[in-house]
Amino acid sequence: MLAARCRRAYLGAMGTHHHPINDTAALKDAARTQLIDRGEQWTEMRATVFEALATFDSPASAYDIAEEVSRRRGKRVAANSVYRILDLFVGANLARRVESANAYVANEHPGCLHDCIFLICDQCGKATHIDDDRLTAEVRDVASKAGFKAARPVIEVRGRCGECER
Amino acid sequence: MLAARCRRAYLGAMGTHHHPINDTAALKDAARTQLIDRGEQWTEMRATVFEALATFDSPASAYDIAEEVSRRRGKRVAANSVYRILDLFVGANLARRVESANAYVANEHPGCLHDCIFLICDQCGKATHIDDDRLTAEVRDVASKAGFKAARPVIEVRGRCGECER
DNA sequence: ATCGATAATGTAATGTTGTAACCTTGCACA
DNA sequence: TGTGCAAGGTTACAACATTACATTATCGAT
Ligand SMILES: [Zn+2]
Ligand SMILES: [Zn+2]
Ligand SMILES: [Zn+2]
Ligand SMILES: [Zn+2]
Repeated sequence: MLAARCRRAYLGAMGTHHHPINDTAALKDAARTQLIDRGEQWTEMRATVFEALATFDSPASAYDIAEEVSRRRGKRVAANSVYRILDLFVGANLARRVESANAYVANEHPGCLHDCIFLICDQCGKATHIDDDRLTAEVRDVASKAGFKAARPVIEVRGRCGECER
Repeated sequence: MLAARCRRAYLGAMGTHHHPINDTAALKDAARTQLIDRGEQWTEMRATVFEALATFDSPASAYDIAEEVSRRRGKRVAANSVYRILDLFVGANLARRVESANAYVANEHPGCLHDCIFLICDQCGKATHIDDDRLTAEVRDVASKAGFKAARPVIEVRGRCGECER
């Protein structure tokens, strides 16, 4: 069920796989298509929020994004408008929320659905996005065995990235 | 290294195990001992915060706890004082922070150290605490293979508990 | 093209969560 | 008795998030 829409081959026995990193323009276009396919509008505002989100190289807070969107539009955009759009994006799988950072990242491969694993560096703030369907399935399985109907696994690892560890 | 202080037998092949639920008094006593062993003081204030925390049946926010502590002490206790003590408790493994809920739970078995898995019900708010050392080790392993120095895995599953699912 | 319905965004206020700076108290120990 | 330190109090503020309601944009039907 999970990752049903992802047609790329798995690498190795672990269910781990990797996606090419689209440039921002291509990513934005994919996001636009994805949203329109869901019957939602792709407005200037939404495009700007997506661009702003995609240009951050670390998870960005709604307020960070509001500030960047304000800059790009040349007028004040309130946080609550950004929250609305981020909620929409998360629902449409265009963005992910990083719970342990109260922040958001653009989904690099909006067309496919995963339970994500984020590695967040406490030093530089950057988040590495990992997909490991076998592992996340096991997390769901553990929950299920406890009589729990898993809806959304939150798997994040706080620590130090390779760059900062050197 | 992990769970080195836990001497209870594992159940099954998965590394999953379970701990008896201490009553509040016994739990509080264990917490007191644990803190004192670390060279920290067990003050009235800390005892009250711990009791308050332990009596909530769902993860409680620092403000919830501050309110309860205020009630118990008959005078206003500021959230900020509660945060200090919660930080101390988390550091000493007497309490855990539930990241996806911005809330805290008492650690039911303060004497042993785990990466915890929480199942949090979106309906009733209750959190079930699971230990599965094999699974959490795999999460650490995935992080490590990505060149990441894992410090603190956050593994939480949002969904519906058995009670609410019926 | 115009209209009316609905979706999207703006505006303002407020609620919730978390931190910082500085002060007071009480105790240990010289 | 002084002096140092840890705990907690007080105040202020920063950061994150939601609510209610007003206004504007979009789109299909006429
Ligand atoms: Zn994929
Ligand atoms: Zn780093
Ligand atoms: Zn244990
Ligand atoms: Zn429930």
